[in-house]
Amino acid sequence: MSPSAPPALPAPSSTPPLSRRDERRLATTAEIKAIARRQLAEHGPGGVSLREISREMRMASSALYRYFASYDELITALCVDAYDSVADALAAARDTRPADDHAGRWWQVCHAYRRWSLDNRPDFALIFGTPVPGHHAPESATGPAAGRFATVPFAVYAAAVDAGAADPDHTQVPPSLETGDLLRQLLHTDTGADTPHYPPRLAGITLTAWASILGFLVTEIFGSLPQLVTDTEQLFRAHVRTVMAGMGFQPTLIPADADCHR
Amino acid sequence: MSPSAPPALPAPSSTPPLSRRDERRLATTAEIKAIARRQLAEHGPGGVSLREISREMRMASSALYRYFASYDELITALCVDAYDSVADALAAARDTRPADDHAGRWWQVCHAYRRWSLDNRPDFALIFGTPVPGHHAPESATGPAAGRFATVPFAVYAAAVDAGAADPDHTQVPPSLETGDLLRQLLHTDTGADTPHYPPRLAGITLTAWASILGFLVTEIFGSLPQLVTDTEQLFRAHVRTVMAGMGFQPTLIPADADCHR
DNA sequence: GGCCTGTCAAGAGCAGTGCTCACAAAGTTT
DNA sequence: AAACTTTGTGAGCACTGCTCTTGACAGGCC
Repeated sequence: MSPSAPPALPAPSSTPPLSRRDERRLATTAEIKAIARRQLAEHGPGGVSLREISREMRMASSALYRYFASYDELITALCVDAYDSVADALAAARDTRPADDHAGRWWQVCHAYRRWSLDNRPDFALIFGTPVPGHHAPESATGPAAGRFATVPFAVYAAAVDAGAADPDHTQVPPSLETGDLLRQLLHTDTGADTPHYPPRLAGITLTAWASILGFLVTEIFGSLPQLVTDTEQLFRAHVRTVMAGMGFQPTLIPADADCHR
Repeated sequence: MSPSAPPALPAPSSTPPLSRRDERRLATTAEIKAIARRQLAEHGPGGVSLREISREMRMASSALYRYFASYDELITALCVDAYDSVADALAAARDTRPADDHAGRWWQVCHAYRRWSLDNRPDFALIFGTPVPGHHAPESATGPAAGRFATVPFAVYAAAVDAGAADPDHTQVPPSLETGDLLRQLLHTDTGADTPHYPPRLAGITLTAWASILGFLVTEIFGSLPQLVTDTEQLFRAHVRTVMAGMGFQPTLIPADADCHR
């Protein structure tokens, strides 16, 4: 009942010698997050209650503060997990296709994005809706995970352009674009050789394309798209094709609606 | 300080004879909403407090329940106002261009959409983010206003297709599409002669296009677009052009980036 | 062994919330 | 002027996140 399992932990890195106490601590921390996630799914955003969690775990409410300094910190942790989870899903989908099938990779990433969003609605709402009482998670914590998430589509498109599968000149985005601080930082502290040469123009193209995809998901999940068009799956495929055309992908590489049995 | 003024009231319709009491009632109702809107802007979604409102108005908190049966009902009222407000903005922008300048009308509507969203961030968050503690406003109340909002882009595109300014065949959306209940209902109880013949395919095209625009706004307002690209205005123009191309607008009608001094 | 230190948990309590109810003070209608 | 309807009051309930003090237990030191 909790499809958004806590994603691959940052890996035990170096020292496995976990003392018995540290182990229990990790366990209860995970349990708290699991219950919180369930509450999120059942009662919607804002429906997470520390006291209710403590009641469910038969603990004093004050004990929770040994694990999370505040309500916001709990929510932030959930956000980070959600970003990690979606980033994993996107990366996995990307690797479904060989490295030289750029259009296929983009296609898969987009569909994985949608699948994850539909399967993990609470997490989707957490990240892309206004999260909870107002406070958005601080970028300091959520930044790295979000970066990992954003990097995937960027890298895929950059590789496609590099290989000639997509042409930025067949695009409405002008060649020169002023880039912000975050982008520069994101491209420098990147996953090394993943992103080759990356002019701002590509960032603009990817950004608008990615925004279009997100818009569809928001409309489908928060909005009333399902009540307007029943076969949202088909419409999404059309949407992705439109977006790919707008990104300058070669028309022959864009999959027709026929061969979409995966 | 309250840019999202309560939009044009439904008009006094017939009987102006408002008793002194009814007048005061309307006034206080409006005052409550105004303060709530301000709290929304200052403390974010979820930052609206009935008790704080009552304190500010020097009333007992229980008195507010004479005007709004619950917290949710207040929020719902704010949602409806927001929908009305954005619908007005879109309609006004549409009428900026003559009825036969279909591309110009779409262009204007998109930019008015963005302007309104940037100028009324709290309202934007209310409608398109997960609103507050979880409860989305009931469609029964928000439906008509939302319909008025959605109708504008639909009608503009339908007229464009009718006049040959846009061709659905130059589109990735398949000719046949299963439509849902809401769409049928929306097209029947429409603004009369505004929407001519309206096959589901056009709905699909408009829907995906509109979703793309929304996605950009979400990324700009909730996301970190401004930190990635500084000249978001220029990028938005490119985005709208991409979307218009994807809708099958004739390339010659899509404005170049040069003549975008309005 | 004994001891000290850091961790975990409990319970009372504070300030705040939305909401309900019985009751009093206005305003409107008959 | 009486009868009625609408507003406003204040106390109170159940709930929230959060803080503080207090007591128990486990780990590593001499």
